[in-house]
Amino acid sequence: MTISTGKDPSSTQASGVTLASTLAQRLREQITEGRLTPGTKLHLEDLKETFGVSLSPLREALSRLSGEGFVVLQGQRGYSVAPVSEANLREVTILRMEMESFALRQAIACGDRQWEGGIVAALHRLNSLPPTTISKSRTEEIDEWEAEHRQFHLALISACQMPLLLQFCTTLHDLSDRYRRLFLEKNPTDRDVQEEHIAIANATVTRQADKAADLLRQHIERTGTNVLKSLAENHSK
Amino acid sequence: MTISTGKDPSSTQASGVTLASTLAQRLREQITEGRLTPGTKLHLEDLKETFGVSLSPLREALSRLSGEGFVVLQGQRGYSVAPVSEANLREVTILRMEMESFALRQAIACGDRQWEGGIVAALHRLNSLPPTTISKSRTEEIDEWEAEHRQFHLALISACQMPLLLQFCTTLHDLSDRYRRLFLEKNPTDRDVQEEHIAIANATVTRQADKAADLLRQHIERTGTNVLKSLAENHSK
DNA sequence: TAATCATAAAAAATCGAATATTTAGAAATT
DNA sequence: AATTTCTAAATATTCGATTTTTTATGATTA
Repeated sequence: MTISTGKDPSSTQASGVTLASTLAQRLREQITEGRLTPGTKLHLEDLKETFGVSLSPLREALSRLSGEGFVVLQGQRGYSVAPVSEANLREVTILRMEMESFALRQAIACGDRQWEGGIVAALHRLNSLPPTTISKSRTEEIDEWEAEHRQFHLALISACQMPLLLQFCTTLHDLSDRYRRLFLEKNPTDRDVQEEHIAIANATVTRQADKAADLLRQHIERTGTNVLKSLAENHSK
Repeated sequence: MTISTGKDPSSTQASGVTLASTLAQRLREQITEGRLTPGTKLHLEDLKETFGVSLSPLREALSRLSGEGFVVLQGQRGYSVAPVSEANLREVTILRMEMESFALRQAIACGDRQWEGGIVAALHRLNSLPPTTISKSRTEEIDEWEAEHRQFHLALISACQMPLLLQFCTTLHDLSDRYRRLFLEKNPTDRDVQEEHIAIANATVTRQADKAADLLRQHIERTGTNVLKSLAENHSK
């Protein structure tokens, strides 16, 4: 017999959140963080145990990640972590340059004062992160920076009023992050990224569309080139 | 007891094809063809019966379509056919203009002779479709034209060497098709689309990147505007 | 009468088991 | 020895049933 009609608030999931959606998020993180090696086969039986869930939500989660490009589904041969390649990194970088700069132009055309505020706030949070906190682990530190960084880039284009475009850009950004974290772990700040972010934000809130779009393109391209170098080295080692 | 170790070749699915993938295709067709009304709630129990399958493959199929934008998933409230709106059509049109023309430029830069041949062949197949066949139903006729049309547009950009971009463009094209079929059923050839296709193909195979990209943009924009008109009328009726 | 709460019905999400497919290895054949 | 064929183990896919959540309905109270 089961009594509990009274729900346990602490274990109750927030509205709209399902096991599958939580799983998708967790798996996406594991992949972008590089904890799941590119190309690895994802054995459902293992994942089932690891995450303590059944097949249904697991498949649903993987199914979504497949659409986002983080995992690859092959016919009757299961799922595997999306492989990495120079060509793919090149494509992701170029597409980010094109689409994010386009989104930025749209945002500059449509954005209101609240949007401007969001950019300034996100920039502040990003650049005021404690340089090196002793209490936190290296991974936690990176995670925090990554989260703020993502937020900043999203804030820039959030006013473009194009949901599909935002979704595309977000996915591309996540894919890009993965490469950066996989191949640029040692030197995350080899150039003055802070200054670049400031310049982009300035040009944006002052509505200098051409300048802002150009700075953003360069920003994305530089990161791409850097990662590409590391990837090539890594590959030829 | 079950004897059949010997598999029935006629009922055996081709390699890599699963029930889920077949279902996704069927559902996508039903949605783009307008047989499933936009915004309709998709009751899993009903779909289960309609397609004669169980929940697992059904969910997996819907999950994929959700990533492609054909269905919408809301938390614990199930799936529904993606709604249509003026704003969404506008976005799809603009994104197609941007991304397809960009892809075309890349293809023109990378494409070889085989690619050129593919374009010419696709154009021929598209324009040599029997104008009005008596043996076929109206729907079959449209389906055939749509298929060739899709093939032609894909052939144009197929040499861009960017899988992700191709995927985006394909999805956007499908979404666009849906609007056209939903709101432009009466007059599918109100302008000289044939000529437009010929002009685009010519500029492309002669490697006139600027001209080709521009013609393609106009082509997409015209369609968008036409559908938008019908949609607005339909909405205010 | 309107609003709130409890209850029942419907539907979605998840689970555990059954089925079908692929893969790897051994035996048989060329 | 190499190739093919068969067999068994592993794995992906699918199913039917269970659990959880939402939605609709009616009763209760202010």
